[in-house]
Amino acid sequence: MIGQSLQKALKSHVVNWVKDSFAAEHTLNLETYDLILLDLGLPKRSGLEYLVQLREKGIMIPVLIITARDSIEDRVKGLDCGADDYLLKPFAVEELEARIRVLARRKQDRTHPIITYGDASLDPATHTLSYQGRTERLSVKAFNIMQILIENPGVIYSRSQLEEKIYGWSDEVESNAVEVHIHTIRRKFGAEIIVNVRGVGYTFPKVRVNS
Amino acid sequence: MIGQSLQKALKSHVVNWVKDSFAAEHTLNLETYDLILLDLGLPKRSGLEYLVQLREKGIMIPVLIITARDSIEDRVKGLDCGADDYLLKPFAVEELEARIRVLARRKQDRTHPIITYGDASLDPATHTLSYQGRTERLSVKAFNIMQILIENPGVIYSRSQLEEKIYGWSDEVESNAVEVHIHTIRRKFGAEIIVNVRGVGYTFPKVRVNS
DNA sequence: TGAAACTGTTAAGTTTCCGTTAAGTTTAAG
DNA sequence: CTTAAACTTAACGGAAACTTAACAGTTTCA
Repeated sequence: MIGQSLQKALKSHVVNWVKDSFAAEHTLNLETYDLILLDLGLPKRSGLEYLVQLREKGIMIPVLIITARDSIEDRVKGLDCGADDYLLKPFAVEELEARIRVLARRKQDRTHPIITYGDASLDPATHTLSYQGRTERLSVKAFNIMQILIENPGVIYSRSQLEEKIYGWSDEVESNAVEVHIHTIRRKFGAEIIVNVRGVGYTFPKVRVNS
Repeated sequence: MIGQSLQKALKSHVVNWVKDSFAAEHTLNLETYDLILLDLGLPKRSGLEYLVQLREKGIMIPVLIITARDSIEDRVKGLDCGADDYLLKPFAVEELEARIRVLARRKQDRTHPIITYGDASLDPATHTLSYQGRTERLSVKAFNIMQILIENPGVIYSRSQLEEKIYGWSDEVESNAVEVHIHTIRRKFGAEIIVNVRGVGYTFPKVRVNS
C-alpha cells in the first residue's frame, strides 16, 4: 500500500521497489542507486540488521529510514546503525521529498544550476563568471576550465589533465593552449584567481594563503 | 537557557556557543568546526537567511537545525536552504547525540586522502601542509619529504634514505639537497617540526619532549 | 557579400622560481 | 679542543610558466 503510493509520488525519480532485504541485496548487486528508503515495518530486527550488513560491506549509499515506531531509543538505534535520516509515519510527501533533496544534494553537491564557490560563481546559461564583484563573459574553453577548477576547489589539475577533460582525449602533442586560456581568464579577473603550483598544475584554491 | 543546558549535555564535544549570526560569522572566520547547531528561535527569517549565506560562501559544514516550529513547510524550507538535518523542540539529548554522530560520520568519508598525524596534516590535492594552525603550500620535493616523515611518525630517516625514496635510487654523489629542503620547511613552520638525531637522520616525532 | 570582431591554437620570446650546488657558520659529541 | 654533522645563506642553471603576436576558422552585421 505505502510502497505503491510512494512509487507514484516520487515519479520524478527512478524508483525500484523491493519487498524484502533478499530482493534488495539482489538489486543492489545489479545496479547502483543514489538513495535507499528503508521501511522498518513489522519484522522487527531484520531491517536494522540488513542496514548494518550493508554498511559492513562498504556500501555507503545514503539510507533514509521510514518507520512507525517513535520511541527515542529506536530512533537512536537506527541512526547509529548507519542510517542517514529518519522519517516517522505518517509523513507528508513534501517532507520526504525535501529530505531526498538533501541527501541527493549531498551526493552530487550541485542542485543549483549556478556553480558557486566562495565569491566565485559560474552561470552555464550565459557562460558568465563572477568573481569578487566583477562579471565577465567567458569563451567556451575558458568557461570549461573555470568550471572544472571551481567545481573542485583546492584540487590541482595538471595541464594535460585539463586538456584531457576539455578535449575528450589526451592530446599527445604538447600544446600550451591551456596556458593561454588561463592567461586570458587572469587578464579579466586578476592573476590570483587561478593559482599555479609549479610542477604540478593549476587550482582554484579553497583557502588563499599569503604568497 | 537551552544553550547553556546543551553546552553541558554535549560536554564530550568542544562546543562554542554564540548568540547571533554576527558572532557566528566571526567565530567561523577564526576556527573551523565539524558541525553547526542552528536554533531558528524567534527572529523569524534571520536564521535561514544566515544559513543560505553560509552555503553561498562555500562553507559546507553540516548544519543541524533546532526549532520549535513544526509545520511541514518550515521543515521543507529549512532543508532546502542547505540544512542537513532537522530536530524539533522539545527533544531528548540522546537523539541529538545520535544525529550528531551521523553527521560526524558522514564528514569522514572524504574524497581525497588527507594524511594526518597529530596536529599535522598533508593534503595531496593542494600540496599543502597544516601544522599547529599554520597552513602553507609546499614545493614538490618538500612535500615528498614531509609525506614520508608524517606517514611514519617516529621513524628516523637518514639523508640518503630520503634521497633514495624521492629520487628513485640512491644518488652516489653526496648532496645536501635534502638538508636545504628541510630548512625551507622549518623556516615556514618552525624548527621543531622536524627533529634531527645527530648521526642518524630526521624524524617527525611521535611524542615531543621539551628540549 | 565582405569587413570587423571573436575564438582557438601555435609559436617564439621573456620572466619566474624551484632544485641544486657550494661555501661558510654553528652545533654537539668525544 | 677537535672534528664531523648539521644548519644557513647565496648563487646559478634550467625547466616551467607567462606573455605576446600572428594566423586560420567562425560568427556578426552592415
